[in-house]
Amino acid sequence: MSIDPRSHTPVYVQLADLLRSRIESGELPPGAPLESEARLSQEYGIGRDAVRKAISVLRFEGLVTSSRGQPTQVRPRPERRQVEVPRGSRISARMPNGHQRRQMDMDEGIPILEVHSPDGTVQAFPADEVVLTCP
Amino acid sequence: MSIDPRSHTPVYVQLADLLRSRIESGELPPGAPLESEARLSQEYGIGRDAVRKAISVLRFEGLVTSSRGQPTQVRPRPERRQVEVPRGSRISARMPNGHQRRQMDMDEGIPILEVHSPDGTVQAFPADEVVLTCP
DNA sequence: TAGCATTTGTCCGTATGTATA
DNA sequence: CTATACATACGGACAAATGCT
Repeated sequence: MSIDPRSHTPVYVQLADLLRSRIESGELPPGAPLESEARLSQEYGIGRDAVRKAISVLRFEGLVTSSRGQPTQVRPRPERRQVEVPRGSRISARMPNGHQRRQMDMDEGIPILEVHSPDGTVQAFPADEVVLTCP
Repeated sequence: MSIDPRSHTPVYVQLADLLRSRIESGELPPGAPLESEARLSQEYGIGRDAVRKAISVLRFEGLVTSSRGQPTQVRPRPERRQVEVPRGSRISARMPNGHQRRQMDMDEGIPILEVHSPDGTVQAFPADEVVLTCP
């Protein structure tokens, strides 16, 4: 498996596809560290910019997390608890903005599930923590 | 409203916050073009990289769309149609991966709403096009 | 405790490609 | 054809957080 710099599909997309398939196949299980950016850059003969962009793509898909001083790792998936919504609820999803995301201490790439109850109350859940059930 | 390069909050976050507030306040309505990257770079005395990163943040929040040759614009919000889900459905949300997103021709920053019906069928909707209703 | 190496984050500069008007 | 605008890709430099010695 390699990367073709002359392809019409951008280098960073090729690398993102490559890493994603490794994650989804289970070769890189949840919690496993990715190779460092410098290592990937060297290994595939591409710039660090392309590597960072590829990893950024995966972050915004919710597949990996990265923070300073630590290797980027495959995102552990939390257990999803079931939440029963009232009859007549309206349910929507959207991405949180920066403020909301930092306030709720959420990773990038995780949507918010919003439940509007008939009584007017609104509840918001990080989408990776819940499954809504319709009674 | 200005940007402080010596602040501990990154320049691109400051610019993203600034532009986001202009969008959410309605000063930049849906469909309106943002200033060009070069213009923003010059106007706030920051690098083009920081400008691009700020705009990328807003793209992944679903607030703007950008494509080659055209100014980045505030994302027009489509009408949300109501979809009634069967009783006993389980509802979850997640970000699409690159393949799915391109196949469904979705913008970046738009989650997918998944409805698992009791009969085993699964339906997926771009989250900005629908509101689910629980009967 | 202090120091060091590693890793990711931020920022800038330059160049080239590609779509649009 | 030209000018504008965004996309991709490379390079370098320094900052900040982490873990280990």
